[in-house]
Amino acid sequence: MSTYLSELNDVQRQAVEALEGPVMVIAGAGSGKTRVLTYRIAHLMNNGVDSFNILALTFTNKAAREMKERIAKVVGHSEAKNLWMGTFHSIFARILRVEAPLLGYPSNFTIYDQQDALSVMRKVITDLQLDKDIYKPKQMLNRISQFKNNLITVRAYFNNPELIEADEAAMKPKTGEVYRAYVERCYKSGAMDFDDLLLRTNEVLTRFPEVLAKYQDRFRYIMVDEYQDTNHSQYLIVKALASRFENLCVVGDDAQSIYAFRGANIRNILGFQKDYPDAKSFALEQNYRSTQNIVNAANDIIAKNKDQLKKDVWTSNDEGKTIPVYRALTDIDEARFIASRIFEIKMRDQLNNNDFAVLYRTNAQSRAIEEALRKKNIPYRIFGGISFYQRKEVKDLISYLRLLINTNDEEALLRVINYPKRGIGLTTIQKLTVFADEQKMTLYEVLENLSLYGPRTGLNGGTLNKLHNFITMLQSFQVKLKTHDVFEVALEVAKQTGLLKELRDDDTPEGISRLENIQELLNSLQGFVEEQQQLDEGNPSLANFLEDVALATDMDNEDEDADKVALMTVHLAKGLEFPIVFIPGLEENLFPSMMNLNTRLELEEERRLFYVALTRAEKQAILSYSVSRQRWGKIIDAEPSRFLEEMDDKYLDWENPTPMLPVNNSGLSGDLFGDKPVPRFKKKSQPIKKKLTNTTQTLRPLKQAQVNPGDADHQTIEEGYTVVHDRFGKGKVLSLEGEPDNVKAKILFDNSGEKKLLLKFAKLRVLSKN
DNA sequence: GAAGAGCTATTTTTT
DNA sequence: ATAGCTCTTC
Repeated sequence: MSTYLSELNDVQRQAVEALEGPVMVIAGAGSGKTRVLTYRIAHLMNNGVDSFNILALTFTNKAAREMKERIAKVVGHSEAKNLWMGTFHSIFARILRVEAPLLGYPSNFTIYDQQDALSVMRKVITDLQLDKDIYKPKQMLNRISQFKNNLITVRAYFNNPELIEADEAAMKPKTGEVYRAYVERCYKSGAMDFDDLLLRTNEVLTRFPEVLAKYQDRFRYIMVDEYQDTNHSQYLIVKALASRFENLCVVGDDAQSIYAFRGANIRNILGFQKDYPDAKSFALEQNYRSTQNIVNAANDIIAKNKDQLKKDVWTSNDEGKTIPVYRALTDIDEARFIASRIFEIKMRDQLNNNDFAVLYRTNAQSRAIEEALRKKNIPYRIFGGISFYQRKEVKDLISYLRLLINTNDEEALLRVINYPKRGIGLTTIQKLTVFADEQKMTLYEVLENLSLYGPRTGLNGGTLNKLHNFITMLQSFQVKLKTHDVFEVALEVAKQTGLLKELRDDDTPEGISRLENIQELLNSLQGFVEEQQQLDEGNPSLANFLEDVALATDMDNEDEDADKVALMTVHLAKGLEFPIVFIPGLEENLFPSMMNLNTRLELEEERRLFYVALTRAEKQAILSYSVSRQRWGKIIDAEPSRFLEEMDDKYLDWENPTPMLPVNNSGLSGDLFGDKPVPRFKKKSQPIKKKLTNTTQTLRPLKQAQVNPGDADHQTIEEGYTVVHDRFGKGKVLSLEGEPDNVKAKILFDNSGEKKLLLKFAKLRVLSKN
């Protein structure tokens, strides 16, 4: 019957067809895991299961989006529309919008990202008059994250002598107070951090059986991707929701568990059979992605780990090339090697830039590589690092918007109350805060009733006036929000607050880029409004947009088809694949990381991380290490990574260092693991260094060029063109209509059906003209 | 209250 | 090395 089943191998098909009861799919790297998941969901629907009753939890938004698209291809997009598919965080944020009031949160609660959380924590520690060198905000945040992920509430903490003792032993006896103050502060602001989204979901489900019953009844079929990277909190949610029908299918690979540092518990997957004794279990072991050399080398690596499920990954693909291992003399040399090699392979094999990825252990490694790529004019795209929505200027504007939705959002308020500068300084804020605390009110409540409370705050008339102006302005935005769409309001905010002017006045390259980012944000708001209107998903609400923003990662803003070399950390590369993958920095203390050498468990996670990196490669993996590297502003010596020695030499091709000099191409011999300096190279390398520093550019190209409303190249779209839209994908232009300045295009998208889009805002790319 | 100078932590990974 | 933070000065 269904053609998709014929696209599966035996085990895959069995896993797809096991629709009822608990199922575990252990999916080796490149074994078609996503295919199984998508077809399984499609199969459910083809067997009469209402998409309304299916919940699919993924690790990233991107994975959810891609999977949804693929499912739509099988069952049609109108069918796929009702599927609940997304990350734990986004799905349960949506549920909490409805249920959080049961816990005393407003339904328009703000989601605090890492930055917000850190800022709250800093304030907490200052408030409690603790030494921030002992109570390091980041560390405290991590500790609290651990508590939350293990469902240890503040009260539970104080009832747990073991935890208290542990914190006392760590010389942080006030940890409980910090925890309490942090939670209270968030609560008062009507805000949840990432961990809260899971913790509060658990709380609602436990405390309100009728709510649990509602969602149990709704989500009759539950699927969890990347199960090896779920934490305890997520585990409990899944368990609770699935306990009625037990139609739970988890998919994952214990060998690719790489998020222990943020609470992922590999025992969730290792113990699935214990939780569900009659679970069916399938192991996908055939790798369709990589060459034999890569698969075998990766198997060598992972075999060194003790904690794992038995699995025998194999491939019938070509043997492939051996894996080059390049020994660089410096990190700059390594970067230059990567750039040159990309250039060579690209020419030789006629590949595109986006066939290449460079996967590194730490973000800091990207710098040298970027520089080398720029020098060779190879376009690249950096993933991760600071995401678009975390940039200062973007976050400033967003904070204004957040404040309109949730006036108690203190982080947002404090961020914008004096930005752009309007003469409301620290002293003023302190006086206000003190008064608000005394009155058990939020800052905003005091500001709202300034004429009443003003005289009692001890602030002078001039300052009160400034505050009054500020609050009046905010209120005018709120009024406007009732009658205008969020794009118009945001534009008004940007103008009225002086934020736009502030950025316009700054004509440094950084300032220009900031202005561009604001424009980009406004564009995406406009796009959001358009899209929501077209999708008929009720009134486009600012709250929805802000939620997307809070949970968005850098991966989500990707222009998929851009022909650029991908640069990212290994963590971010999970689930992706590339024909050619570079893994630089294979040195002790870097990969494996210095921080993870203490226990076997930590080292095993590093090893899995390397396993993940290696198995991203389809045709070729290219490894490198350097004998010296700039770190902490100093040059330090480095030893090759132990992981290099864990692979059988027969899979590897140790390359001697060849200086990438334009003139001198003489190969230099050096011991593979020796670290003798090569004097000849050092001399020659001098002029290069000079050149490199001269070409240093501070600006990294940010996303696509921003789209200005009214941009000329939008006019070039005509009837019959095949175009690509950021979200809707590929489609054909059926007709054009409207004023020259407001042309709307009727487009039939392959996966999303027919849409009418305003050309000036829909970022369309012409794919072909017929 | 704002601007500039100096200091210091940061480099492990992130929904 | 660098950005962000804190302190000092006007």
